[in-house]
Amino acid sequence: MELKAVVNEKLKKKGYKFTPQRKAILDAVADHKGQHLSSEEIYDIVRVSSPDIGLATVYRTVQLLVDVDVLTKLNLDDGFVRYELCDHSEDQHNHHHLICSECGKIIEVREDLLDSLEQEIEKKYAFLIKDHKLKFFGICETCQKNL
Amino acid sequence: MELKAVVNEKLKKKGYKFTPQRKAILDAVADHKGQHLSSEEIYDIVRVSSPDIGLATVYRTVQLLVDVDVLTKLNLDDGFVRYELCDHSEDQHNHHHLICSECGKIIEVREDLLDSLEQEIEKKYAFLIKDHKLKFFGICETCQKNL
DNA sequence: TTCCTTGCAAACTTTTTGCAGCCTT
DNA sequence: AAGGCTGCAAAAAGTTTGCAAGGAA
Repeated sequence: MELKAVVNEKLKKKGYKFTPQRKAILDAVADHKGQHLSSEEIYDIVRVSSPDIGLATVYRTVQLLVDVDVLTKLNLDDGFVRYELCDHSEDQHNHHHLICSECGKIIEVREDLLDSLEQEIEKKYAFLIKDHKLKFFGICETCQKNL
Repeated sequence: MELKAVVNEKLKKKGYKFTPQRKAILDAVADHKGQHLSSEEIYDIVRVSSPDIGLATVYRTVQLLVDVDVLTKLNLDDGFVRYELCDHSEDQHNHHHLICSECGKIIEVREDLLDSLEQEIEKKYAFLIKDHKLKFFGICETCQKNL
């Protein structure tokens, strides 16, 4: 499996171990792509196959996986910090989210499309951009029809 | 004062009162533009002139002011929800933030510059965009020089 | 052995809620 | 009088931490 090898290497490089608990947590996130899980939700998923895991371990592990650049945080203002796999495709930046204010659905936008804007900002503000987070709020196709 | 009149009207329209506490909280935010205050910070500011105010009132009021579209939330992943005045200029959308990962400084970007991207997304995803939040992470001018 | 890791429980922090009293209309 | 609003205290909710035991190198 590609992902596990990559994560293992990233952990090893910083002196961390790829323990069964950490594997299980990574699996939970990878198996639910596009679902933006909270720590509690990850906990519930992982507990099915690893009943002895502790909630604190989940909290510690997601933080660790953010530190080694495997997960990113996503804040939907619902009281939980949520996590998803980082994009590690050709373009280094993460994707965007469309958030429907009617039904709460979240749509992933894979395109980046911010390059020209970033260049403009880098020039004007002399700010070296490393990453960005972009959320759009609005109404999804389904909800538009039902209004 | 322009701002207070606008807020008063927005509150009245929804049946809320513009009480002295709410005025004081609005003042605190308006007097610290560009500072992205947390509820605790607003509380500390307001307490100077209104020592009897309660922290719960601050929490309730900022939420109320978000509801009537006077404040917006800003999440910097530092454990607090922060607030700032909404933009109510000609373009309806809020500004962007540049966040320096070295010194933590936050720079406001007043330009929107997302129109063409929004149009592209609206067409491609049939998603009706109402607002957005965009944060850039990177290194500010000063910190670039000191590296 | 060494030191990272874990589960548990307790602690912590931010935010919310219940309630009695107050204020404004 | 009616109903929103407030301060206080307690509670809630998410997250972090201390610690002793466990486990891989």
